[in-house]
Amino acid sequence: MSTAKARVPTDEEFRWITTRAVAEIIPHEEFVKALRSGRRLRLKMGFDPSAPDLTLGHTVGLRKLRQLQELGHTVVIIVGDWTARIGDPSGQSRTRPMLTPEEVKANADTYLRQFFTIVDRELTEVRWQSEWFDEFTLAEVVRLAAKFTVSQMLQRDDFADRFAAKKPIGIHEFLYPLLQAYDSVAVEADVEFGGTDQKFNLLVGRELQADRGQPSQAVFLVPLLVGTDGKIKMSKSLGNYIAVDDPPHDMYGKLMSIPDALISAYFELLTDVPDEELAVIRASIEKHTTNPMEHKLRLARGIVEQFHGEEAGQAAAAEFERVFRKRESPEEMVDLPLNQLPRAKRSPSAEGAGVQLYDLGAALWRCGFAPSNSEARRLIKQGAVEINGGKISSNVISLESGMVIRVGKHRFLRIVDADSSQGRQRT
RNA sequence: GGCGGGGUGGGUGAGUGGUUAAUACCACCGGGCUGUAAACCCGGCGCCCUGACGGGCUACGCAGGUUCGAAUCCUGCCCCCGCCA
Repeated sequence: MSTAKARVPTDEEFRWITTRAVAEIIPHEEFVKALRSGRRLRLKMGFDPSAPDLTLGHTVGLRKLRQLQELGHTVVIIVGDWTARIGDPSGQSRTRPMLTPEEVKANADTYLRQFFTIVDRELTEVRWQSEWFDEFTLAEVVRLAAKFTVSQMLQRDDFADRFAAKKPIGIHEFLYPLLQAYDSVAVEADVEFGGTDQKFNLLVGRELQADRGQPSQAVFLVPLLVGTDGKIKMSKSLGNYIAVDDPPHDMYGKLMSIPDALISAYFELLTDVPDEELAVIRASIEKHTTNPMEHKLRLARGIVEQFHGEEAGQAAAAEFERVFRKRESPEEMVDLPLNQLPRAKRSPSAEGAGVQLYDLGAALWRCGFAPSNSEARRLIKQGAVEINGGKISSNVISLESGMVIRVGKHRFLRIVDADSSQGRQRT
């Protein structure tokens, strides 16, 4: 790897790489020098296989990796199968259930599949922590732990906060940054990538490498993407995320629902819209010269195209227009075969003979539109359900093929004939 | 090892024998208004049965007990936090 060459970026590329969607590069000078040297760099990033799904938040860093790969640098992705057992001590994460090796493997596969939709597989090494940690002896763990002090660990915001708040901190949690740091030693990383919340962990890697006689990696921090709620970091567990795997219309819809304040950040972090244009967008939002929605339409379409192709982007845009701006029914919806619907227990005597009544609440529950029967009935009671455009108030109702049922603002079902459908279920 | 404090619904946190499926706030879900934005207004927010009225079941760390009745009292256990050693 010492002889392999990478292309030295042009000034324009250089500026793009080191300023666009970058929070901090430590130390900046060393990174610059390394890029200019033409040496092929080893770009490290780790992930935790307990949470396999990638969100758009993760792609900020991945896009950066991709840019560097285009110059010929190598990405080293670490499957954190050991750190996953500890659980990243960030946030309020509780002790996680230990995953079986099979689960870890499956999660890693899922993750990598999504990872390689952005990162070039040809220029990537996939490494597992177990390659080196399975061999670790207690002596080595002790030696590793002895390099750091409790007060060093308490510099980390999360630990400091919990300590101050008298919340428990497990001793093993201190091991998390240490193991992650050791990964850098094991793969001889030149640069490690992460969100700004990873700063502490990545810096520990520098120290440990130095201790082991290696050149310290540069630390490349990208900004955290704020989630669709407009408040905090996008994360799966907070439910404010857009997944890389979201189908086009979901992705589009979620992007349309972000608060205005996030628009320019999303353009910056998730698209290649040039900086000059970005400035124009930002200004027009601040000065209210354009309806921010116009920018969102472009953003949503652009991002959907990135992940699903131009055609899907166009289709999602058209679908959005149709369903939400014109309030029509979507092209595609979940089909519900009539003969599989739960029938109402008994027909109220008022209804004439021959009319079959169905239990709509139970139907919504069974096809996943509500987490429980009670919840489904609640939705109906609250007027969240309409059939062919008219609100309904009772969950005992007669249904026939062709009816379109809308639940809430954007979930649709269509009743179909018994034989004309396979009964597609919602996920 | 000693002393003290504490474990309540997704989160924070009230509640110290019945009026408590459990105050309040946040989060969340619907509705209204909109640009599927924000803000704001209204409603909801354990599960099951019921078209509805209503009914049933389960729940306040775990397990027992006292009582007509317990999140609230007693016993044992588990866990967390702090101070001292």
